[in-house]
Amino acid sequence: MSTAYTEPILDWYDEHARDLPWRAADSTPWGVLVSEIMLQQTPVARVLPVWREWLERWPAPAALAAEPSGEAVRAWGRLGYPRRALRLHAGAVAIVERHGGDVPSSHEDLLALPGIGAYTAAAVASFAYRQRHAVLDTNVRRVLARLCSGEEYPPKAQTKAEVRLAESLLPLDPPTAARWSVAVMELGALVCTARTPRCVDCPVIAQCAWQHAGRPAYDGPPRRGQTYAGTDRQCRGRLLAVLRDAEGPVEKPALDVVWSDPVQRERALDALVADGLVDPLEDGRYALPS
DNA sequence: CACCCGTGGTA
DNA sequence: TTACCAAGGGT
Repeated sequence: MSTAYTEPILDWYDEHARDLPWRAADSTPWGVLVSEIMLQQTPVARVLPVWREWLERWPAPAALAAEPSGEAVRAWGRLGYPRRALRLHAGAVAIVERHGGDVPSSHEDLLALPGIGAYTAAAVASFAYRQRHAVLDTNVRRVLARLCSGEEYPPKAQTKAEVRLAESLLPLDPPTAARWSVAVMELGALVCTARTPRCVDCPVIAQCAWQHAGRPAYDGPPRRGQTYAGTDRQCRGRLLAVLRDAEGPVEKPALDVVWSDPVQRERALDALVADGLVDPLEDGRYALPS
């Protein structure tokens, strides 16, 4: 479908798109997949250096699959949500086993890989293989909420109506649809931002429902504010950082010193072991998984 | 479906 | 400074 939004946004993208390495002509589907996983809940600026190291070291899924999963966790560094590293490693193994080492191109096969949900499957199919899928991430949801629904923010949980709306806006030609999808995301990332949108630079300000409504403030339920200090997440992060920064296995006391509350510390350590992020050795020491 | 899962930059 | 936010996914 072609709408009044299509051309202005496509043209805007041609002129203002960031020069990101996973969008380069020599990028591969594997590079796109790695970028999408790393970018989940993580800003571009923090992803860039890690992505470069990762692709240099493991230029194809088979290279990563041949290494212990702990190496993926170590290379993940401080990107956060390290289970993503584990799943990316498991994904590489699955790609080798099920797809001969090539990142699959169908949405269904992508969705079956660990750590890949509806968004990431659509993103990889679109950006790596130029297919036509509704790519609905936080940026796109916000842009469509403002542009089409006249609201500052989308609902907390994604609705079917949002999916239908996104699908209805997709250009019919697959390569154009793929370009449209990145373009809307980019618009959300650079112009139609969450906090201080730069509406003066917006290519579709004339068509924006939120603008026409006088930019009413968000009136729904309060948007979550997650405290971090003192949580199990912070504790897990401290514990895993010890293992990441160590050459090999570490003694228990080396973990004990980074968190004072023993109950919480043990709970977090057990959870890390259960998640497969930490390997408790027979001799009582702890290591990244092999 | 609500909650859990890291980390650091910014207003 | 505190609070929000950043290309979500799994359970």
